Amino acid sequence: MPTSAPLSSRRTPRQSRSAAMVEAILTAAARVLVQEGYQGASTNRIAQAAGVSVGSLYQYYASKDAIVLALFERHCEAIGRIVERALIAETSAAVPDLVRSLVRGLLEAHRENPRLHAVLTEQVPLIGRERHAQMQARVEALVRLTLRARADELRPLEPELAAYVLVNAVDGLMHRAVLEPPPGLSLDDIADEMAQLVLSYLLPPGGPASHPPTATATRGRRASARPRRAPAPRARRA
Amino acid sequence: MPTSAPLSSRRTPRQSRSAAMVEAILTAAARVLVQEGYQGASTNRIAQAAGVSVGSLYQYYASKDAIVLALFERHCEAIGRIVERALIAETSAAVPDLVRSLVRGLLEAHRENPRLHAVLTEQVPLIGRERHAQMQARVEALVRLTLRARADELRPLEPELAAYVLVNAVDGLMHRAVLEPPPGLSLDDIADEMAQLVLSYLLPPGGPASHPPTATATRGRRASARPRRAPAPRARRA
Amino acid sequence: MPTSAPLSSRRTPRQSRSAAMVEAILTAAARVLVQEGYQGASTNRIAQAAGVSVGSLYQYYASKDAIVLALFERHCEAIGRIVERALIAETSAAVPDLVRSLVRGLLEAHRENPRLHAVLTEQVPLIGRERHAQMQARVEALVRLTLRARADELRPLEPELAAYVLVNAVDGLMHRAVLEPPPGLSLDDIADEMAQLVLSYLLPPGGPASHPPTATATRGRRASARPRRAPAPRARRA
Amino acid sequence: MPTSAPLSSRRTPRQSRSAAMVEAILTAAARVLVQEGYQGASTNRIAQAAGVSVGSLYQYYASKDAIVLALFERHCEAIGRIVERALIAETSAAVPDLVRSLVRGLLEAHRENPRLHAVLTEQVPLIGRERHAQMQARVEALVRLTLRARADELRPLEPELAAYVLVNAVDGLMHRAVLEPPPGLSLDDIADEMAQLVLSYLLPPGGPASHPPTATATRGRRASARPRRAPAPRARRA
DNA sequence: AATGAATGAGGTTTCATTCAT
DNA sequence: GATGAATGAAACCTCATTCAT
Repeated sequence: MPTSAPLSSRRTPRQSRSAAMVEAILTAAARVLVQEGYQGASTNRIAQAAGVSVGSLYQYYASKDAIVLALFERHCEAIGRIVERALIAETSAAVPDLVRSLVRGLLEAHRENPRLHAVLTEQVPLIGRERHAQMQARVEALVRLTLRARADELRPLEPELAAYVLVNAVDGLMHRAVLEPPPGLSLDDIADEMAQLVLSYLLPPGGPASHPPTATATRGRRASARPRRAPAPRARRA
Repeated sequence: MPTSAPLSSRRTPRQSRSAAMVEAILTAAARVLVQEGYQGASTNRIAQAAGVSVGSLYQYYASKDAIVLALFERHCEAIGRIVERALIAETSAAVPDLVRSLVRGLLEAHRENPRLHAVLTEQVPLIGRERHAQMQARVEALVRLTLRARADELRPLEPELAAYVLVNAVDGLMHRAVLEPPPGLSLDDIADEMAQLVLSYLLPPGGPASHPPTATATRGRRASARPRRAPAPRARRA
Repeated sequence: MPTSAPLSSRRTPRQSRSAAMVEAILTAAARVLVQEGYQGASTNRIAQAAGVSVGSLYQYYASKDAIVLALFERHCEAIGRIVERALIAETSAAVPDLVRSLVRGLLEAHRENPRLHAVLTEQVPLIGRERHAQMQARVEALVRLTLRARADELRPLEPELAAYVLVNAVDGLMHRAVLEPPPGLSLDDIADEMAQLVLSYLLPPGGPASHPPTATATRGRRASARPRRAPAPRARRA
Repeated sequence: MPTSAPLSSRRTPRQSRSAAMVEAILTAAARVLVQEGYQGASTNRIAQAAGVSVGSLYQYYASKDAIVLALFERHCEAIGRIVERALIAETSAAVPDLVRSLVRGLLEAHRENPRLHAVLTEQVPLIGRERHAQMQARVEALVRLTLRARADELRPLEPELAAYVLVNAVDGLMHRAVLEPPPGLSLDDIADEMAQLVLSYLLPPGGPASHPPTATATRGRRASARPRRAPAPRARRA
């Protein structure tokens, strides 16, 4: 680990060949990171996995961390798009639908390659922290805005605190769920329960009944009618 | 990184000198890990910080990761103790107090040395995953038991799902909170809000009023009575 | 060539084994430098030539340049000793003898391993420049002192200028002579002629007869009586 | 440093475009060598500085060292021209004037770009040694011829030895003077003193008075009347 | 002819681990 | 038991050179 090195990519891919190379490098890097972890992912191994020479790799990325950061950036962008779509585009939806839509979107985003995501967020803290914090801040800001905009549909709360708690609780739960999927539970169930957690927290106590998931949002065995916040008083196991 | 190596400690300390050595090594390792991160923490540096030769270090721990794992083990035990104390010892407390007590206990446990904790959980996932999952499972089991035992005080819910969601949401939020403490918010505020999140989820909607924190559980400026789940309708910030 | 690195040696050899190692490394480094030049002398090659692992090499020297510098230091010290001995110890000698003694001493110092010396002074300019300049300055100062002390035996001159010119002229000539020994000329002849060059410059034109070399200072075939500043008018080669 | 490579230039520039390219490459190489040293001067950097692609560079020069050698060649030619002009063209001048003219010419030649010159002679010894020796030989031959031709104006001496000593003493002193200009001394002073050194050595002891520098050549504090090879008319030794 | 992306051997340095003392 | 010098695999990165375009 000789020295520190710049983190920006070196050559902006303008030609199709370059673009293909960048793509190959990032794809291979993702694969190697998933298989070997951050430490095991050497630049030589990544280059080899990409079918490329180390030299070429270094023509596009100035250091190992620059590659990891590029992957991380992609991930942040994906997450950002999902959150924005859910919170901005669906402005008109009812709060419960909005929350469910958001949680499911995040779940999809994390489900794609959870191991990579884990390596990126866990093993590269010093590099990606700042970028990650920035993304977190953006998401939190959007959630805060939404909490304020929909204040009349919610119980009284402090937007800053609530946004912080919600975003991080969901994020933490999400990561664990996709990384070490719990034995007897499906991810979709967990997503719904997360939505439930959020809604219990947000909605006024006796308030507007938490709508059941709308038909279009419903799928899987979830739909099969486990009553939530249950009218049926005897829904309990054992 | 010459070869792979076993992870168990080699010599169980029976004599006081050995025990002191083990202690010195672990303490030094914690210090070095916090200061230098996982990669920067070389065995030589740890040995030096412990005032011990590398050779001696290797008589007690078979590899670098064995040391890290031992630290991790300590952390797991500490967390376990806290959870057990809160959930078992306070069997008779009201649910809201129990939850608050648990959340605060966890916060204390994580607050002590968050940077070490972060290094342990983030940078050593491949090593500690299993152990961590095991601890999680135990905590979840305890929470599940409690949910069942107190079912009559709670809204209807599925104990497996609820325990999973709660444990992981709280854990994720906790980690983030101690590691990157949010600018305008105090950790105690966050702990209270976490408790609120959990209670909103657990308690029946219109149900038994969420008691304010009892006097003994109250401390710090938190106690100054920001009413939660507020009767006062204008508790909101600008 | 990853990065810059410290130049000081790391472990002062206190034990005999360490001392032997340092010696082995320096000796090997000298050999490799001579054979391969500065660029070709890789740390791995040096270590191999020393019969030592790279790791060991780096326990004693923090970088490649630290090794080169250590060799350079040795050379400077050797030269310094010679000059001091000639200029200080022989204070009482007649100027011509003093000059001859000095020139011959320097010749011996450079003759030992001229190729190494060349690599050290020529190929490592950025590293050794300062140290070399410092040594040069010391030698010049001594020469200057001597010029002043013996002013009555010399022609009128400016000590600064004269010391500078003499030291550097002799140094340059010396280097070339040992590095690319001229085809038909012996080093001893050249040394004598260098002394002659210096003396012609220093002594008053008609002044005190330039003594022939004293018996003790005379050796080799030089002594065999090629008359200098020759009365014999036909002393010329073909 | 993949492989060894030939040193000769590949394409003799016959067309003006080629000539311009060669010129651009050499100029850029000189600039880069001066700024970055031999090691830092990569072919890619040189090509870039020349506004040319690496590929083109390699069409004209077969290797990095071929470029350096070409620059070296230019330097040798420049020096050669100066020496020839001074020694051949000024055949009729008096010896002291001739010597001064030569020394000053060499000084000019070296003064122009001493840093480049230093890099060329110091850092590339393995490559340029032979060529340099060849140039030295030519200069020495010219000096030898002159010594013989002017034997009647000089003290008795051996032309081979004298030429060798003079050429190398002056060369060594010259290099040092332009590279690390001495603090309190001007280059012109040094040049004059070098001439003095040479003349003291060459001229017969009591012989024809060494003319003081002509008025036009005089400047600086030198002029302030240090008596040169002084008033004493009977200046002979032995 | 010109280009510059691609190559990959090789350089310097680190550090987990061993073992002679 | 303790020590710490020695080890050497392997990491990151550079750059002289080639060759498809």
